[in-house]
Amino acid sequence: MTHATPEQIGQLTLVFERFTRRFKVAEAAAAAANSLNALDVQALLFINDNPDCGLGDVARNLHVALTTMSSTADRLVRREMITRRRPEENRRSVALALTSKGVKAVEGYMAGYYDACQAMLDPLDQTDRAEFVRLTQKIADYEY
Amino acid sequence: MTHATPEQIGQLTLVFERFTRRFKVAEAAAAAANSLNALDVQALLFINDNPDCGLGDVARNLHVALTTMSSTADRLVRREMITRRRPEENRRSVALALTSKGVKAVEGYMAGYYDACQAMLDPLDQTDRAEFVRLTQKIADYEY
DNA sequence: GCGGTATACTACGATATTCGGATTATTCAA
DNA sequence: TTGAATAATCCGAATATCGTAGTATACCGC
Repeated sequence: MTHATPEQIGQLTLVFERFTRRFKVAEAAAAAANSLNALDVQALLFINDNPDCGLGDVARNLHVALTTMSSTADRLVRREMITRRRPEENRRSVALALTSKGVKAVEGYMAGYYDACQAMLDPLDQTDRAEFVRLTQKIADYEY
Repeated sequence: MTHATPEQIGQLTLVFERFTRRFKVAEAAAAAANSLNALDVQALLFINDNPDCGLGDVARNLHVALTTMSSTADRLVRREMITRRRPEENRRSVALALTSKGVKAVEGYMAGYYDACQAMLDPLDQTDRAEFVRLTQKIADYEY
């Protein structure tokens, strides 16, 4: 199949640059509410998606040094948002998991996303909403 | 007009959480290429959208302390990506603008966004692409 | 026009974060 | 069993963020 026209892509780029900015605000608000920094939030989200992952997994995925992630984990453990477990099957590694407090933080974070998405759908009529959701699903499905 | 259904919003939330993660990677890559941190990049983008804005404008928009933005501006000036001008009409303030080097950095950053957007449009057929772009435009138009 | 207040930013010091290099502990493989 | 590879931690240096205090300029009521 042929690519989209440069004009289409350009238009989308401008719009999405705005969209992501809006999402960043939601992110910053949720982070501030828990007095977490941006990296901590990203780590929480990753651990939520990948329970019992190791520090290296998170560090590679978020493109930060392993030592940085170790510090981040220290912080999150201190704030009782995650647990560090030494699994019997590989005692070098750690298995990170969210505590109930961590789950709550992630929920608050997703709630901000939810609000931002609601605001996006508001200006559309019923037909366009269904269409927009359908298209985003189609894109998302394709990528995984 | 009535709101979208919770199910619609929920679906969109999940998808956009993925989308923004993809955009964050593009952002991080561009930032690393110029050895800038996340805040510096955000500031550059804001100044690009709002030429001759003041430090306070940027700080409020990005939700950081004014002093932090002052430091960021120091960095960006030192790297010759922006200029700090004292406008005659209000000599307390500063007017920030991108240098050609700053423009280039923003372009590199937007190029990452462009690629991400192209990847989003790829899985759609011609009709759906036009429709998707139309809907995102509609949402964006509504908000400003 | 004048004094007081508000605005816009900068200087500086305290605290926190990120990272690289060295180190420890565990697993794997020859 | 020894050596190499893996996973994480400890420590120190460089940097970033922020709050408080300070400086300069603009505005406003009189």
